[in-house]
Amino acid sequence: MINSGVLRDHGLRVTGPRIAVLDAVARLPHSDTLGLIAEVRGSLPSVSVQAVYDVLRTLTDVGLVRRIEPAGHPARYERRVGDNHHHVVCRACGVLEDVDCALGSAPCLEPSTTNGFTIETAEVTYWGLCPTCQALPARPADDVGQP
Amino acid sequence: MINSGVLRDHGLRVTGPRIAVLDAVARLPHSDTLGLIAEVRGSLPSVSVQAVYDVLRTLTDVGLVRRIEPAGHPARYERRVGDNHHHVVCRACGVLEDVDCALGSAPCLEPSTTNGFTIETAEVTYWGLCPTCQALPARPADDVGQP
DNA sequence: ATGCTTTCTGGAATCGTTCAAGTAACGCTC
DNA sequence: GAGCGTTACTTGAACGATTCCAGAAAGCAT
Repeated sequence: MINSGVLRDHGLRVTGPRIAVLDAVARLPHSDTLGLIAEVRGSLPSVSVQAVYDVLRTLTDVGLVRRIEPAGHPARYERRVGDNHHHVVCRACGVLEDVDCALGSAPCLEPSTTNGFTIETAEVTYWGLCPTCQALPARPADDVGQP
Repeated sequence: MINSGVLRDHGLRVTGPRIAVLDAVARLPHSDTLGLIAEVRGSLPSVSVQAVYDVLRTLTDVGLVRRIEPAGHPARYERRVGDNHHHVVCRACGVLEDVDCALGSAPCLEPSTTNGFTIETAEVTYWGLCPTCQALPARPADDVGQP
């Protein structure tokens, strides 16, 4: 398994669920926990829901995956970590895609006032309409997420 | 009531709960729904939880208040709308403050690739430590929100 | 192999929020 | 300024995503 070493390098025990989840996140970027559970069960049919939640938390904690939590949507995960990229979320259907940073390297933004805060990360989320939803007639009632 | 006109101007009926909630959001910026319920009940002891949720949704929909949903935290509200400002969130205690836009006016950021998306808003959230939590000894177990 | 520790399973519980049905009240018209 | 239709509120239950808990299973250092 190509991921065993990665897990060990981060001080984690190598277990079936961890390898499978890490693999699933790599294969299905930006999918939510339920989607990942389905994917993981393709190779490991007996994993419990809680195992996947737990593994995702652990992997996020050690920095092996990145958690994305767009307002009004369940958390999504991706393997692209360490670089400085952001996300676009479709206001209508919730689809999410990567957007490379508009301005140099991480952290790409310096706030004009920090109010005494120590800034560690700047998270940028763009909201708009994906190509598919632009083509669709407006259906206000079906809007989802951030207004 | 100073807010009656504002409500009517946005095509909303003027009701006690609406005036009280709008007032509470102005008085207590960045507080969550539960905090606002408590505040509203100061002047209107009998409002129901759901009334406040409903009013907040309505006010957000018409653009009278802005909803902020930092990852891992309940939604917060503020009356500052229309201008282009962002937020800093304390990773340790969850405190949230305004940050004026680092770069010009709204939308302050143009992503380098839009992947065919129509971008409507750019939302920037800074994560770090507030002055108080910087002074405190590190307590990893109590960390909250985005890692 | 042995044993200690971490992680998994299964089930229940939690939080913030929304839904549903009935009652109340806003505000337009007469 | 009373009546009426529509919209908002109340009460109570339900929901989805996630976490907590206790016990069983499995990793890995010895």
